[in-house]
Amino acid sequence: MVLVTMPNERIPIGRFSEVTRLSRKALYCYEKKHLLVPAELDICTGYRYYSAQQIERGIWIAALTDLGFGLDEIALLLERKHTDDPEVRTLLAERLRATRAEIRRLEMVERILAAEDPFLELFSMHLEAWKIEDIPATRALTIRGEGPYHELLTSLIGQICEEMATPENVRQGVKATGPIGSVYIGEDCDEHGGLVEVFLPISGTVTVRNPAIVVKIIPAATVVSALHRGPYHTLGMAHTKIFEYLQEREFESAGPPRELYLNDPGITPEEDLLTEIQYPVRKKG
Amino acid sequence: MVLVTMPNERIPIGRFSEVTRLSRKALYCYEKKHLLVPAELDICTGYRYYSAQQIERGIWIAALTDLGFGLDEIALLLERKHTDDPEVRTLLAERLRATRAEIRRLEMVERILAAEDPFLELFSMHLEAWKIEDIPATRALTIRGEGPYHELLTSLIGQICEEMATPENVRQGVKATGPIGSVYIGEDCDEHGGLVEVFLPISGTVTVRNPAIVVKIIPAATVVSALHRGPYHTLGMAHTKIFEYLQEREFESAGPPRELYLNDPGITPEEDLLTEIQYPVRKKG
DNA sequence: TGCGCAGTCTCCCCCGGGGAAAGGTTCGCC
DNA sequence: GGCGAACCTTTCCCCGGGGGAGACTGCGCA
Repeated sequence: MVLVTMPNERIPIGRFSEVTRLSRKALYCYEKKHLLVPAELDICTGYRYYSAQQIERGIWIAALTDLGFGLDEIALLLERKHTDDPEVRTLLAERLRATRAEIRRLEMVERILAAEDPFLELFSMHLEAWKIEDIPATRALTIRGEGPYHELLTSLIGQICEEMATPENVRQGVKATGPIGSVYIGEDCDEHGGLVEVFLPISGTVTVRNPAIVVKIIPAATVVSALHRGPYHTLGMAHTKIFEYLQEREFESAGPPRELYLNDPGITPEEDLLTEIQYPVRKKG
Repeated sequence: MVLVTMPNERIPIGRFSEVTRLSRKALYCYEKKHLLVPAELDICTGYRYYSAQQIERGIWIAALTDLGFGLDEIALLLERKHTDDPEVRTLLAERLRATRAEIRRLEMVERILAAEDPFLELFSMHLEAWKIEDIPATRALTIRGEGPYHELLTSLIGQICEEMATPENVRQGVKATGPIGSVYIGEDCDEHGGLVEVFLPISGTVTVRNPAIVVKIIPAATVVSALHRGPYHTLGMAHTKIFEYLQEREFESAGPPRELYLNDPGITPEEDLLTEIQYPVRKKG
């Protein structure tokens, strides 16, 4: 089919936008980034006109953005899409990977939203998510004791807080630089009791009166940390869960576990108490 | 467990960020929007300090943004999350719907990316996506004819283009305002031939020499439109596909189908030719 | 008391556009 | 030739932050 030249080579932006399904805003944006520059710019009115050949490029851009590529990636893909370039293949593979990861994430989101009490599900789910953290070395007041956890912790923490409140320390401006925590040192800690060290990170020149209290550097460590919410007597379950996680993964324990007590049990309802649980680890192999 | 007051109520932003898994940037942002304002702002250094109670709020925000809620929605949810508010339920339901839609979309994306030739899949998929459009009434040169499509269209289009090129029309500044198209008027159009009207939307005062050519207003219509790419002789398949789509959906045909020839077959390789296919429709019932 | 490092501050530009305002153009129609 | 509607232009602010620059602060240590 041979035609006399087609008379419609000046497509205004609105029409071009309809055909390619790209919004005007997107078109202005692509022009600024030199991804799709109108064939003609009427210099006196400022109107843009696209050519019929640009429609195909526009459709490619729309299709590739729908796949989730960034604009600079699209520029590269359009340039080399038929050259079997290794860079192109990498880009495709990476996008596929990212898409699958996102689908998996959204399926979890769907499960939570479809649950009977989404808020309940949500909060516990989010707390269970553990993270690897590097904890720097810290100077801290420490005190040890052995016995049933509940009374023991109450006593040790009380002694540390008293020490902080002595006139000398208040005058020196000694300050806590983190929450009170404890380390379960004993080999045979079970859920009822064992050997425990309570610590409170501090700054400043501290004077220690109580002979049981020692200023120490808590060594740096790489830990797997998780947050727990609820009464302290439910912490045992959380520990068990995390410990199981560790077994399945590529980590091995590198020291006794710690707990950080993030809020004050004196003023916080029991079920809202937050505790950070930390397991020092190193990678297997 | 009763404690002397815990000494760690001034949590700096970095530590707060680690515990809540919210980035600093996010925290600055939430502060600006009054979603999570630090408990204390040291007026002389500008340092922010969060309180232990704010950790829980932070974790809620992190969890809800992961679900895909916007910050203003989160503000509302946090305020009323335990009141069994109808607005809250609506928000949850809408989020679930949107999440499922997104999963479905991403599954299509995955299918395309996992295909042997993603680019091939992609382009055809994107072209098949049809859209409903309102086409306004247009003034156009039109010419009718009957016979086998291939030669017929060539001839009719040729005549229209010639008419555009007459000295009178060039002098008057008559311009095409859209691409050449055709309407398949005949009841018994099959893929080989039938009664066809070719049209070219124009602007300006036109003088018609050729008696076969008539200036007409093509009436406005609501159409289902799809784009086709490839040689003109493959258009038949595309028509069949669209027609089947229409049958399945809530539309009924409201007039003869049209085609718009978006690029010039004289200068475009056959396999790159783009044709917009339009089926006038109205909703059933 | 000063040094050095880590933590923090504000400011500005980036992503990929969406929405709205205020003003100039084009077109068909009278 | 004039008018209104539809179209086009630029500019600014919004989303929900990420990344980085350049300057200040806090803290432990000597």
